[in-house]
Amino acid sequence: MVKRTPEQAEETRRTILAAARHLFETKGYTDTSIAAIVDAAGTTKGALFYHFASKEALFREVWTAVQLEMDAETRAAAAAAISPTDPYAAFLAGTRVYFSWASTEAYQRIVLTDGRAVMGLERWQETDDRLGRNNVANGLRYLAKQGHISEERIVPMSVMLLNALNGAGFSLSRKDPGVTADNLFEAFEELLRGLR
Amino acid sequence: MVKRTPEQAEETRRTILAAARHLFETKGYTDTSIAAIVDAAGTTKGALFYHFASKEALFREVWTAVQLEMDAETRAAAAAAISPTDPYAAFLAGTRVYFSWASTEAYQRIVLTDGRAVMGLERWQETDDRLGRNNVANGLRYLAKQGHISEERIVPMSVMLLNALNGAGFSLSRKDPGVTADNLFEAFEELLRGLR
DNA sequence: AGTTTTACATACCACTGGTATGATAAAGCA
DNA sequence: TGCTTTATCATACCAGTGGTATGTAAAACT
Repeated sequence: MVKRTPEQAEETRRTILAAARHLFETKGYTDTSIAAIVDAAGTTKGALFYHFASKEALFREVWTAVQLEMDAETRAAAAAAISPTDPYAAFLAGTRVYFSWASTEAYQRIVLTDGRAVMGLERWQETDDRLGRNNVANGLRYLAKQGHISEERIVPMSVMLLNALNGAGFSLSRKDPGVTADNLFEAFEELLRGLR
Repeated sequence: MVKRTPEQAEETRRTILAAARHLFETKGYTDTSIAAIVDAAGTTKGALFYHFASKEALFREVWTAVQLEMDAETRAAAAAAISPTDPYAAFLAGTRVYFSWASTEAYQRIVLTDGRAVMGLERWQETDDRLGRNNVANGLRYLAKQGHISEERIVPMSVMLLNALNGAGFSLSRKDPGVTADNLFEAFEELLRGLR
C-alpha cells in the first residue's frame, strides 16, 4: 500500500517529527542523518521529503514546537504567581520555569546550540525574540509600570537578562564547579532586584 | 616540487589557517567546504590534512586564535583603566572592549554561533571558560575584595554576566529595534552597579 | 651517495542531503 | 460503476562532502 488516507498521512508526518525530535535532542543536528530519521520512523526518504521541504525545514518545525511548549509553561507559571505584595514574584516564577527548561540537554541542543547554527541569525531571531525575549520584556514592562525600572531600559535589559538565563542553563548542564541551580537563581534574583 | 623547507611548510600552514578563518567568518562552518579552503589557499587537500587532523580541528585552531586575540585586548583595556576612585572602572573598560568584539559578525559566527555547535559542550567549555568567563570572574573578584559583592556570588554571577554581554552583541548585530551600543552598555553598567 | 623522512598532490571512497521517477491506492467525477 | 486524477509514499539515482590511501619529489640525515 502506498497511498494512505489523510489521517494516515498525518500520522506518518507526526511519526517523522517525533523521530526527528528525539534524534536531534540526543545526537544533535549534524550527527543525525535523514536515513537515521526515516529508519527510526519506519518509513523512507520519499515520505520525509514529501512532508518536509528539507532537513533544515524539519528541524525548524521541531525547534518551533519546543519553543511553543516552553512558552506556554512559563507564561502559565508567571500568571499563576502574580502577587500584590511582591511585584517581582510573577517575573521570577516565570524565569524559574524557563530556567528549568534551559537546564535540559534537549532544550540546549535544539534551541540554544544547534538552532543558532542551523538557521541563520535572522530566522533564529524571528521566533526566539517573539517568545523568550518578549516574555522577559513583558516582565520588565510590568516592573517599569510600577516604577521599579526606567522605560527605556526595558529592551536592552531584556536582551541581556534572557541571555543570562540561557547561559545559566548551559553552565548547569556542564556541571561547572561552584554552580548549582539554587546558586544561579539566587544570583539572578539579586541581579533583578538590584535594578531600581 | 613537492617537499618544502620547514619555513615554507609553516607558511602553507598559516596560509590555510588564514583562508579558513576568512571563510569561516564570512560563510560559516558548514557552508565552507574543504575544497573551498584549499582553493582559496592555493593548495590541495593533501596539504590541509597533513597539517590538520580534520576540518573540526582546523576550526578549533581558528577559534582559539580569535579567542586569544580578544582575551589579550580586553585584559589590556581593563589593566589600563584601573582607577582608585571607581572600583567598577576597570571591569567596565574590559567589558566594553569585549562588547565590541561580540558585536562583530566574525566573532559571532566563529565563537558564539558555530563554536558551540561544532565542538561539543565540553570542548567549548575548556577554552571559553578559561578566557571569557574567567575574565569576568576576575573583575567580580576584584569587586568582592572591596566588599561590593559577596564571594559566593562570583561564579554564578560571572556565568550570567558573560552571557548577557554575548547576547548584547548578537542583538546589536541584528539591529534589533530600540537597541544601540550605548543603550546596551548603560544597561549593563546599571546591572553591574546594582549589585552590592 | 644512499636512505629516510617530510610535505605535499592525486585518486579514490563511503556517505550525505536532495531529486527524479515510479508505483499504488484513495478521491473525485461521468 | 468505471475512469481519471491526485495524494502518498518507495526506490533509484546524483552531485558534493569530509576523509583516506597512495604516490612522489625534494629536503635532511647518516
